This record gives sequence, structure tokens and C-alpha cells, in this order.
Amino acid sequence: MAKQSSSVHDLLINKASQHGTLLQADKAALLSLPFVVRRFRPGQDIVRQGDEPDAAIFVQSGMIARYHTLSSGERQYISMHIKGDMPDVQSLFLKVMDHSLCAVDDASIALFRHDVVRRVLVDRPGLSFAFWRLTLIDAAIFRQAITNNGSRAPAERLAHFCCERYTLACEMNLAEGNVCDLPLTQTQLGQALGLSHISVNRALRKLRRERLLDLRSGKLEVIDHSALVRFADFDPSYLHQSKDSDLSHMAFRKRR
Amino acid sequence: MAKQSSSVHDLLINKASQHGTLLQADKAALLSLPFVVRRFRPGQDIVRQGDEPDAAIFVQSGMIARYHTLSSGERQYISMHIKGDMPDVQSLFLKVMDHSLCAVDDASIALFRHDVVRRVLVDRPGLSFAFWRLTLIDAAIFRQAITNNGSRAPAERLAHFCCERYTLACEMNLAEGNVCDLPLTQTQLGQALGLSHISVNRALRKLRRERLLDLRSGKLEVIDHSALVRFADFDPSYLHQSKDSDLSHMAFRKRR
DNA sequence: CGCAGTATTGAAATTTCTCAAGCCGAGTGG
DNA sequence: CCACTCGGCTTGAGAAATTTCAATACTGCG
Repeated sequence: MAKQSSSVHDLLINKASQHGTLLQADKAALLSLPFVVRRFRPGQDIVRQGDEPDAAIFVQSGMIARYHTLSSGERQYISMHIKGDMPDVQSLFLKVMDHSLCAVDDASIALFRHDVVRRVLVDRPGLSFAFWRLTLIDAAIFRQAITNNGSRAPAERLAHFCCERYTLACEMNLAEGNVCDLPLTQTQLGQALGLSHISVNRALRKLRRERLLDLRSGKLEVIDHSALVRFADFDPSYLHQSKDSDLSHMAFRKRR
Repeated sequence: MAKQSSSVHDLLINKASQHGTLLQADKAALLSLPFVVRRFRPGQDIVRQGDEPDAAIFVQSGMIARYHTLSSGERQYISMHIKGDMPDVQSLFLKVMDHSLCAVDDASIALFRHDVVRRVLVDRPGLSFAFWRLTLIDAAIFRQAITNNGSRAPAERLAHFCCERYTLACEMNLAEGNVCDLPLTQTQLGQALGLSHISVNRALRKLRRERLLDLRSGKLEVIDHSALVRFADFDPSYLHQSKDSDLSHMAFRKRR
């Protein structure tokens, strides 16, 4: 399904196809979208809270993160994004950024101008629905983060986060065996999970000792997947990976 | 702008108009949507995690809440919704519910069948964009909840939550002076904010003593708004209340 | 080789939670 | 009209968890 293609357009079409039923004209419209590629260094900001970007971001490689900055200067990471994600579709409709985006490691981003994308979406409901669905899945992931950070003890919380990251990496064929990239420092994990970096370290030690997972040098190794899922109380259905809403019956062709 | 109208259709049109530029045909399409009204008692579930609803929910009155149920049975509230909210647009595109919805107090809900709504959205990009925008604001609120629950001390956290609820109530003309409904018990507040009900009580005591707000018998009174906002580090821009993305230039009319 | 950033660990300080008990107020039934 | 009950609120005190502080290792890169 997600074949190894270096082309941004192919990636985009694959991603949209996973979340809607695309007509040939939809795919052609995507292929017609111009973009520019930019590279970012670890920690570098891509857009900042308060900005009014005029382009949508598509991740080609690497990991990027959303985060909030509190008035105290403290940082809270909101979500992580990898190849194939469009973490900034919202800026198509919400002019002012309410959060920032930064590169976590070396990342390559394709930028699609908002006006061009909007023009395509007006005429192509099939594409609108596919991208809309992607933003809804994003929202489902936010909801899980609320629950995870609010209701689970440190080790369970970290385990749940790792389950999610591993599952999403697998979906994009980015895992090699039971290992995938997770280039976050323990401090950053703490800022994502609402824990001190010390607690992250101790949670991690526990997960290692119980032989559930290992996480070092930016690589996550899932040692015992089923035990890990059980420990973390991880139910992947919120990721809505199966195209569970079959919209193919919809009369996309019917226009006047 | 939001005039006192008892009609669900008027409410719906007002809401959509606040988030997009609607053509006459868009409004007519909304008016043509059939719905049924249902009433719910406090605590009653509207849809449950795992359900596959065939209708979207529009809140006519009262407060309803999203929540997750953990395998331990513990409950985590995700978000609250009042008159004019459509907390379940996502089920148009994500078949299986990843969370539940329940009534917090007595609530009246209008139900719009998915197939009918989808049919309208296919032909009316202006409506799609308006509702899409609403789901994106929902997502922005989730992001704030992650940050609020992850980064703020109990009193600040509760204060921020109250700021948000009060601001949203004002937006819908549901506040009388500096008072609005907030019919949550301290236990429920704890389940929303990731705190024990004891901590909620102590946070509340602090906010009362400092004369920032009062909250009792389901009513929130904002005593010193500017001091409260400062204390909570509340910046309402994430609510995107001003229609900050002006899409009116878009060629909605251009169809073939 | 050495530096800077990251990881690890212990121990003290603090926060938050749990447990337990009493209070208050609305609704009920004698 | 009053006693009763139930759920929610309030408070204190001890227990438990988490954070902070501090010091030491480790690692990759120039």
C-alpha cells in the first residue's frame, strides 16, 4: 500500500487514499500542486505561535513536533509528526497559529501554498473529506494525550506514548523489525508527557527492567509487544487506521 | 450576531456563519436538513465508545461532555460542550467512536442523519469549510487541555479551565453578567483536569480567597476577570473566535 | 582528547493523593 | 413542619508519589 516512493506527490496521494476514496481527477489535482522543499535542523522552528503562515506543511522525512510556550517560558510538546503527516492543515482555516512547530531531528518539509490548496479543495470534495479526516484523527490523538497525561502513572504513560509512536511508524513502514526512530531526549519526553525528566528516566528504567521496551539514542525497541500493550492499556482503535468510514458510495461525481 | 432564536436551524446557521462565508444556497441547504430532538438526564450517555452512530449531534441546551473510560473503569473527561456545539462531527468521517458523550445536566440534543449531512457537504464547500473549521477549533481546545493539564499547578489549571468555559459561554450569549453555568461537580472537574477532587476543592478555595472567581451550585462567577486571566495565563486566541481566516474571496460559486 | 549535552542515580523537599470524618443543602416522607 | 437521607462539599492528617537538587557517568562530535 505505502510503497517506497521518494516523491512528495506520491506520498501525498497515498496518504489521502488511505483516508478517502479518490477519483482520478482528485489524484490529478494533487499531482498538480506545486511545492517547495525545505530542510530544518534539530530544534529549529518551522512556524511559531502567532505566525500567520501562507503554506501547509507536509513532512517528507524526520520528525517534527507541535508545542506550546507558556508565559513562564516552559514548553509543552503536544504531538509528534513523521513522514506523510500534514500537521498544519489547520492553518488553512485558522489564520493565526496557536502553537509552534519545530524540527525534532533533521527534517525535510514540503510546503504547499494555502491559496492553491484551498482552490483545489473547493472543487474536490473527495480531497476535502480525506484531509478533513486526517485532521479528525489528529484530534483523536490529542484526546488520547489528554487521557494519557491525566490518568496514567509515569511508566504506563510513557509506555502508551511509545505504543502510539511505534504503531504510527509501522503504518508508514518506518519500523525495521521491532525498532523505530524516536529521536526525543528524556527532557523532551517529559515536556510531552507532563513529567520531570527524572521521572521519565525512572519510568524508562522500569520498562527496560520488565523487558517491555528499550529507548536509547533516539531508537525505540519494542521488546515484548503484547505485554507492552497490556501494560500501557493501549487500544489503537483511536488511530482509525482502517478506513472505517466507507464513503465510496458518495456521489462525488454529481456536480452541476 | 447570535440573536436569541429558539430554532435549531437558526442556531446552526449562526454557528456556521461565524466560521465561514455562507452563500444563500448554503443557508438554504442547512434549513433543508431534517433533525430530531432528544432530551437527556444528567449523567446519561448519548453515544458510547465503540458505537457507530449514524447521526451528528447538535447541542440545543444544557451541557454535554466527552470522556474516555480506561480499562480500570476510571473516567477522564476530555471536553465540555454547550448550546451551538457539534461535538460529534467527527463521526461523519470516523465510523467507530473512540470516546463517549454524556449529558452533564439536563440537555437537549438535535440529531442530524450522517447520510443527509454528507450529501449536503459534498455539494457545498462553503459549508464543509465552516464545519471543518469548527472541528479544527475543537482540536485547538484539546491541545490547550494537554498543555493545561500537563504544565499548570492545580489552581492555575482550574482557573484556566474556568476562563475557557466563561469565554465560550459569553460567545454564545449564555453568561448573565459575570456568571455562567458550569454544572460540574468537583469530582468531575478533577476527572477533567487530572486532579483528585480534594485538590480541586483546595484550588477552588484558593481562587475564592484571592477573589478571582467563585464556583458553586453549578454556577461560575468571575469576580476579577483581568486578575483571573493573568493568574491563569489565559490567552483566548486559541479559541479563534474572530473569523480570522477570511475565505470570502474564495470562488465558491465557480462550479461546472 | 575534551567539551557539551544527555543520562543516571540518590536523597531531600514538596506536592498531591488517600483516607477519614464532619458538614451542608436539597429533596423526601412521615 | 421536621427528621432523615443522599450526594456533594470541606477540612485535616498521614501516606505516597513526584519534583527538585546535586553529583557523577556516559556519548558523540569537533
